[in-house]
Amino acid sequence: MRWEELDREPCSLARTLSVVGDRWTLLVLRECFLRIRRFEEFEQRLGIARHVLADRLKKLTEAGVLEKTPYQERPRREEYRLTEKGLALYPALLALLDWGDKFMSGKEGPPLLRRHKTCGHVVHAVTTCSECGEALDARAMTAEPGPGAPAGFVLPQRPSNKAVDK
Amino acid sequence: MRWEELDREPCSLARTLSVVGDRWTLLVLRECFLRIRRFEEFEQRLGIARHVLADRLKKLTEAGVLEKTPYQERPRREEYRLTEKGLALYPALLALLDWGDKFMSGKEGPPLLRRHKTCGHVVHAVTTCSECGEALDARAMTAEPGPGAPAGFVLPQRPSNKAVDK
DNA sequence: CAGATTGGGTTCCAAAAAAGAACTTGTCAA
DNA sequence: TTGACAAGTTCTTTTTTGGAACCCAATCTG
Repeated sequence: MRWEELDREPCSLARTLSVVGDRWTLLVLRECFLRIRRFEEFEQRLGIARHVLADRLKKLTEAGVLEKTPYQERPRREEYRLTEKGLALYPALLALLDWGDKFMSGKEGPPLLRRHKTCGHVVHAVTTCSECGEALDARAMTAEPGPGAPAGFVLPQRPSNKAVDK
Repeated sequence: MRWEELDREPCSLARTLSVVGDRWTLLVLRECFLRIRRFEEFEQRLGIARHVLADRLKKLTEAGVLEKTPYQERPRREEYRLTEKGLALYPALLALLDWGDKFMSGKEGPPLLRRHKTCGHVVHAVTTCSECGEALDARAMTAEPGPGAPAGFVLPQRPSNKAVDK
């Protein structure tokens, strides 16, 4: 499978990755959530090659995740801001961040903490069920074809092997 | 910045991406959550080049996200299974998936639905605050240096520009 | 018992993407 | 008239992928 075909896959993860799934895009978005908005700032903070940055900003803008708005005319200068669609990526970034805090921080602990303005506490994310409100975990979930599934779509069956299934 | 330096960045997102942030790894993990466990199955379902797959499985195993266990001797055959550390990535995958369901599904709707065994409903994830339980959104959060922050670490200040801030 | 098959890889070459540095463009200020 | 600034673009070199072929040990198959 080639990268440009990813957005046509019948899978919402693949489609999301067709927008944010390359080496740099999520780091660019991290900067956006820290309110970085200008080309030079992204470049300096990330140490990304300028043409790669230009390409990513263009693709994110075309995807409707960022929007380019002028902050001055003469000479015209533009900045990149998150749209609602971009802001909606926050839970995904937060989930990746929390995993890093938990599994990739050394004994020093996480480099950054996040405070919830609403309640005033330092917090992390808890992924809960939209229907019953309980915390979700992988073992309590099953997948099934949805309305957008292609005809004849079959989910893999749980393998009937005799593996060491302690 | 080169890719191998990513795991030393003082940022949990960068560190997480040093494990799952390349073109293929999250798709491999999607298969793992669908209980795909064998080399040939990954290859056939993903259409990934074999040596890239071998490399990704090795790296995920070294990172402690997957573990390689024999499912038969003579001839010895092994399969890859998610560890607890790997299962802990579920909220992140789910958040990316939900974003795709919401923004990347056409009018047909999402290709896959997820059912919560505990409550029996088709559900999506709601990211909530670990302290107050309210749903989290980007605008209600602020970042601050944590215990693992490098000395002299400064967060970017909100830019004091005169941008069109409707 | 020779030959094909299966699972899980490795090797090789060509194509695509990223790194790094230099060059461009429009505008203003000294 | 020269320099600086912001935001790119162009060029060359290195890394990563994609695609196909090959390897190998241990069964099946005839």
